[in-house]
Amino acid sequence: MSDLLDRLRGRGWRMTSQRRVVAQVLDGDHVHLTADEVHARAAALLPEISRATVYNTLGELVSLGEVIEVATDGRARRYDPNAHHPHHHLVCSECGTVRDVHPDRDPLTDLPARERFGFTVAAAEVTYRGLCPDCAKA
Amino acid sequence: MSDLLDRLRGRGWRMTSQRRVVAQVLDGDHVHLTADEVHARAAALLPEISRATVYNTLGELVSLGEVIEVATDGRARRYDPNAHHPHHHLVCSECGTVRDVHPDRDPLTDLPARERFGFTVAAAEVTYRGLCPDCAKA
DNA sequence: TCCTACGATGGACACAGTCCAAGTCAAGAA
DNA sequence: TTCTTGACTTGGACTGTGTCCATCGTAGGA
Ligand SMILES: [Mn+2]
Ligand SMILES: [Mn+2]
Ligand SMILES: [Zn+2]
Ligand SMILES: [Zn+2]
Repeated sequence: MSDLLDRLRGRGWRMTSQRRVVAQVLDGDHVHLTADEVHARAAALLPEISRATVYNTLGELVSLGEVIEVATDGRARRYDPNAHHPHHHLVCSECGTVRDVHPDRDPLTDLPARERFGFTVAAAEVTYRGLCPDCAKA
Repeated sequence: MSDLLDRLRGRGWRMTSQRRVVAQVLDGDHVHLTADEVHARAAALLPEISRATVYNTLGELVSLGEVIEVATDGRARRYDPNAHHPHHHLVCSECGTVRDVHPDRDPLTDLPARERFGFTVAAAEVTYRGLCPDCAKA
């Protein structure tokens, strides 16, 4: 995903080795990592990268819309680089695995005006919960 | 909601003043309080109640299905006593206000089998996000 | 090559939640 | 009514997650 690096350069970002490494970790569209997981993988490539920098970079990527923040449980937020393809999430209640899913309908269209209470509703996130095949066996 | 107290007694709970006060705070169906907010309101009624007891009691109420845990953001979980009426949530992105909403369709029916990846899907939670009337003005 | 503003660093801090050993008390027994 | 006992409560220590800040380093333009 040097696409991402290009877009960041285009936005005037300084290209530091730390930012390159964080972008590299998020590469591949199917990860939903916590900040500490990102830090661990980044540190494998660039040992002295700090937690603060990982948090800073993730925060910047989120506000640029390049990464989505997902709160699937009350624990650590997860960072989702699949930001350019609208989707929802299926979470295993047992092991926490997260999968991208694409429901047939946009749930926004199913919230009638009388249920909006004067809000300007901008988005809807659906979290499906259940047991993944592995956890269902056990 | 002495209904709730009755049900708890029926389940063999010891009726302590702490549990009574937590139940009283959650009374009324339209609150979505954090644990610390519950603790603050409970302490107004019973000054020496501890945080640990509030957390214990909330956890017990959740596992009995009397209260629902809601994670609307990456911050503190909220506790929702409206557990016997299935519903979803509309959250103000600005001030965090939470309202109960009832969409026209159950989002579970819109997740086709090919999008379930072998999971046994048990539930779907929708979080609608937008600006509440007050925050939209400003 | 040099300058400097932007970014990185680590450590302190804040907040949400869990755990535990010790003390207390609700409720059944007598 | 009093006694007994194990369920419950308590405060504080501890963990995990995230933020902040003063200082240092360096990317990238002049
Ligand atoms: Mn995703
Ligand atoms: Mn609710
Ligand atoms: Zn699983
Ligand atoms: Zn608002």
